[in-house]
Amino acid sequence: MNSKIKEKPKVELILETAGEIFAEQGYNKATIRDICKRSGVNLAAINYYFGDKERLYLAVLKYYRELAIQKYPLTFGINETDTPEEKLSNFIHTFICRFLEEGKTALFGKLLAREFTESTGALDVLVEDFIRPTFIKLSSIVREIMGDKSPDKKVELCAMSIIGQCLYFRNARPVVFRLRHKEGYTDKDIKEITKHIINFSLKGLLNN
Amino acid sequence: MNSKIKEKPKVELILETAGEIFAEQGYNKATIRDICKRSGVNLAAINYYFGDKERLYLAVLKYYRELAIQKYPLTFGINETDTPEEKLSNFIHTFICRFLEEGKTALFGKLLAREFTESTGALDVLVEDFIRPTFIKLSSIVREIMGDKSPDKKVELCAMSIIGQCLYFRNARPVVFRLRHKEGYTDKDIKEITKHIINFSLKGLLNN
DNA sequence: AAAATATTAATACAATTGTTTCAATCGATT
DNA sequence: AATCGATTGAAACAATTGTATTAATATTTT
Repeated sequence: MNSKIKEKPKVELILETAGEIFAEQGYNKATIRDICKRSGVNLAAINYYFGDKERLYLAVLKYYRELAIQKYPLTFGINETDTPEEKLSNFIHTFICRFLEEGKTALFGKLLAREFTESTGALDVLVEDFIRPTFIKLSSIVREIMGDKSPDKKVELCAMSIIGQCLYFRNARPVVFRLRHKEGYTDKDIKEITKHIINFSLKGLLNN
Repeated sequence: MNSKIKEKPKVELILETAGEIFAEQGYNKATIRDICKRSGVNLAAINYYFGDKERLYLAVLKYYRELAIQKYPLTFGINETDTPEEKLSNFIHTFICRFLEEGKTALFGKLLAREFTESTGALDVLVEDFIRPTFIKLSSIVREIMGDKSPDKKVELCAMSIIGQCLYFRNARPVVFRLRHKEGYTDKDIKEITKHIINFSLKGLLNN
């Protein structure tokens, strides 16, 4: 243990590792023993620093949320001067980057995406703090594109169509990779997917 | 135990109950004890009739697959004389009914939908036996609509956009229900969703 | 009816996993 | 350096859960 290199505080170390494992395996499959082993800390550290698994998970969400907000401001890269179509493009682009890219900053998105299909007790809060605001943001863009005459229900369904497409590539990876006979997404894949969803959705929103 | 009423064979009883529980909870969360309790059989019955949990699950898939094929022929309600647009409508309609409706016949679809996001060891077979054929079927319809000049990759992405929309309403129910402040889908909801996805997708497929 | 076979029931076993305990050790403060 | 609180380590506990065992009972066959 050379301490010339300033070591990362243990709490932070655990949070980072735990985040990776929760994102990889999901809340239930992730085991505390796994997290401790990969972090190189003792089993009791979880109890000591966080109390229990659930509070560890909540702390992980909080920790990575901060990282995410830092990198991806709440604006979704949207300028009010953009055209509605540009706004939608930026929204989709940011949304996908938030959970399809590699690296720590995408981890919160991955955790959030998991909650869509394997919810934990944290879902209620996550919906109100993140998912609903995001959904409202998207809906407002959709409304700009579709016009004021479109009924709310239609706007809502369109927003869900867009979210549904994006989440598919994240959450259905086991199937997508088999269908494509290819594991993982390259940066090029992500670009193509993003471009496609933007295109497909912009057309889907057309009134006629 | 009055035997005037002809009792259902025990194997079948277990398969039906197990299917419900696997669909509700997923393979991992579903416990053999739960299945036995709800079936009214002893714990050892699983070992006796099926060997272990995994083989029980495979038997359940096989059992409900038969029911599903009976109700929903492989054609997806598609006539070769239909226009491409009609074919897509029928495909989406059938696809959604297969896992959003209530009742035993939709159970195979629910199990299949689960495999997209929480795969088991059965996924490889399911992909080759069901998911890929379905995907190819959909792709051929999409190609008819988009025309021969569209690159395969584009057709593939469009097919995934359609599947992604459909699966969202199944797999992201926890979030959808919270966003809508309303638990469950009524028949009217399902109709509206279906109609919307058909509309949205037909426009998304337009060339321009 | 007797014997052989199939099925059921209760229980035990083993592995996993979240949690707790408590003594040992480390590190800062005095 | 001594003391005191913070931290760590190893082990144990308790609950869950898939699986196996074995004796009892029911059913079928001879």
